[in-house]
Amino acid sequence: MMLSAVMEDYIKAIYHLHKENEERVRTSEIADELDVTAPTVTSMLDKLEERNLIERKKYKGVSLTAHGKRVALEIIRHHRLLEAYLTEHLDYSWAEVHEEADRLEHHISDEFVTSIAAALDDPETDPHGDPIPNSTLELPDGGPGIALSEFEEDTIVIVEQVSDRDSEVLEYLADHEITPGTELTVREVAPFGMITVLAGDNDQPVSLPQHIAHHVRVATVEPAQVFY
Amino acid sequence: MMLSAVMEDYIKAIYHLHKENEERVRTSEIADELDVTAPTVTSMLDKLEERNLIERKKYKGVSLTAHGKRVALEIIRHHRLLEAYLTEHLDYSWAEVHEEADRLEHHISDEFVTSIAAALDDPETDPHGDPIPNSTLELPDGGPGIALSEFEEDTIVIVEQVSDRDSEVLEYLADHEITPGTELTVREVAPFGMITVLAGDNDQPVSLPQHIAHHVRVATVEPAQVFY
DNA sequence: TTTAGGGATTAGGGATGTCTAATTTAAGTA
DNA sequence: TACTTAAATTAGACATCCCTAATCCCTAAA
Repeated sequence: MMLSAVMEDYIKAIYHLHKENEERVRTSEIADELDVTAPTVTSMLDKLEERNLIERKKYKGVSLTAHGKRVALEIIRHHRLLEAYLTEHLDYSWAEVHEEADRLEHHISDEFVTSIAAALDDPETDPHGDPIPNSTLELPDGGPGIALSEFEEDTIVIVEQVSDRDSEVLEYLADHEITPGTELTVREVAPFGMITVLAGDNDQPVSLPQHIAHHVRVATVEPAQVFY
Repeated sequence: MMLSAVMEDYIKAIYHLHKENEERVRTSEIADELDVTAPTVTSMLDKLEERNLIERKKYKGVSLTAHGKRVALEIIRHHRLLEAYLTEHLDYSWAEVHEEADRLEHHISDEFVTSIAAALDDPETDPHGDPIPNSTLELPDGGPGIALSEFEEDTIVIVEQVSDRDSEVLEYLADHEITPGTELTVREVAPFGMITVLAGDNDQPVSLPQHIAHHVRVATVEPAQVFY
């Protein structure tokens, strides 16, 4: 049963929103995510339900079925392998792979996926630090890291992962050398959630609006944080 | 002005048919090529004409405008670079690249094209021996080679190019080691155009139906052919 | 318990790309 | 010249995916 590229985008969006929410995903969230109107989403949900990709409670939102999850993970696997491949073999920068992967993920064959996975030596994460679901499509373990926006001043953390959902976020972070593996010191938490961190080789201060800090997933540096 | 993948397929089909025909390309030829019905083609031709991609004489067929040719060559460049890249860097066999390239050619960015061209060292031909239109999009010189189906018995020729329009042809030739650069001896020209050639390391006889031999473009081996 | 507000759905329509059936045109034949 | 026929076009319809406007449903507040 072939899915259209558009349907795949809906499945992927529902999967990502599901992980942020835990609960059922609402029509309006999907509409925002995909930049379409609510009635458009409703009619697509009808089709996804017919195909057993989602379960629905009228007026209450949707969740993916086991089948829907399998499809979502396959798409995400495509996306992240493409990002890794473009970065490592075709000189793409960390920030610009997303858009290309977003288009190509719907059009590559299983053979293509297998080939680039082999060329990459079957990697477990993509260049953003996101786990790549493996070919047997196990469910990945619960989202790694904690949002940077949740930390107090003077905490030292290491970036584990950056959400690639928004190219504005990627551009901004790449420009300031905030990538997976980078060590950050939280310098200041200002009103409205603006966070200033020290990053990069020169410990340059970088200010992150809350909506960006929310997408930087980090791990604490265990003992160190106690002493600063 | 973005073109849909479907429009691009029409432009590509018209370009290829144009080269076979010299004259105007007829509706029914396009319909056969793309496996759609004639009315479907007619209505698409209306749209291509609106966009200045083709010129039309009602009931008499179409030809590409300069703009249409530019678009066609861009698509063909994508296609052939993809074939070359998949073959050289992702272990695709010579025969199986076509289908993948046919899908991806519509979805890759200029940056992707530039990257794979660089990775290939700006090649001039693809793995089938077809010229790759360069980035400045000059018109390629008139089709190279002569169809194998036009040769007499006991001629020695070298394969220059194989049409990649039909995967049956590709499979058949790949299986018998007939690829660009292969030297062939025409052994027998039988009734109904069936041609037997000697090919490969062991000079194994291979029989080619006329519709396949038609797609093998060859050059003569100048002096040698006189003496056999 | 009733009601106001907001999110979800239904109703109806547009663009794209496809189809079958009917009609028109070009061009060769008698 | 008139006729026949094959190819091309027009007519009308369907599926997909999108929209705006109108209506419906849930829930929280009075």
